[in-house]
Amino acid sequence: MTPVNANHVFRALADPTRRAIFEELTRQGEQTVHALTRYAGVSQPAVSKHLTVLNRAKLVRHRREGRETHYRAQPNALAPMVNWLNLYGAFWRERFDQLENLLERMDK
Amino acid sequence: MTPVNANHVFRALADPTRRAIFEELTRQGEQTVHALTRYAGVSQPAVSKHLTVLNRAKLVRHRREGRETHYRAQPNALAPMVNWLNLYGAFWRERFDQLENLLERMDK
DNA sequence: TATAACCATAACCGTACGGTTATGGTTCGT
DNA sequence: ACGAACCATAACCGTACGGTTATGGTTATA
Repeated sequence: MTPVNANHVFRALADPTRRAIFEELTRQGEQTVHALTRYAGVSQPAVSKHLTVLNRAKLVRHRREGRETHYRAQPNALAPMVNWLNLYGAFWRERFDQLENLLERMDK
Repeated sequence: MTPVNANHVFRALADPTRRAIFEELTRQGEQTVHALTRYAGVSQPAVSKHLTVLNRAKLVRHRREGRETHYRAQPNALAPMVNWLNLYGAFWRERFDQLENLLERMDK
């Protein structure tokens, strides 16, 4: 059975813009809404609403500092999705994939 | 950058009914539309449409046999999602999770 | 052969979603 | 102190989505 919380995570990451924001936060670290707006290519209110959705899924945390709000990714909130994948078919496959990736990296 | 194909997978699994169908197919194996309809708790056309979406994402395959269509899960289609998780934050964490699960199972 | 079962598609409906502009509240810079 | 910058919320809009009933085509059954 899918955990209740997993629903928010799946829904939040279904939108490509939200995934892009999350990816950007993961790669570049903490970002202000303004910086994310320039990156996302949509309006600032749109970004704010996306961040609200990501926040509901606990995928981001925010820290207010003066007039700007800094957001950072919270990767451990992906756990429900990972657990779901472990249950439904991707358990061993992803282990092999990781091993492949790891070996490929160590090769270079 | 997220692969083009990943979009379909994320969108398809965003809906809880579709996840439930996929879970059912993974657990119980091949199922007819009729059986899935009884399980899903929605109308038969709704199930057919869900199966179409899952099919677009390559998450299921179908085999027609007489008047009934048998669907089965295609777990390797989860790969784009798994790869995305590997890239964005869940790489090491899931390794630990798997190890935990594995150890827990071996314990019993 | 007539009828029922199985499934997909069409047509339709309400609502949720992603986007926009407008606005207001804080906070920084001048 | 005043104007600008930053952000969130409100109000609104078009469309995509998940659901339904209706229907038709194919296949099994009586």
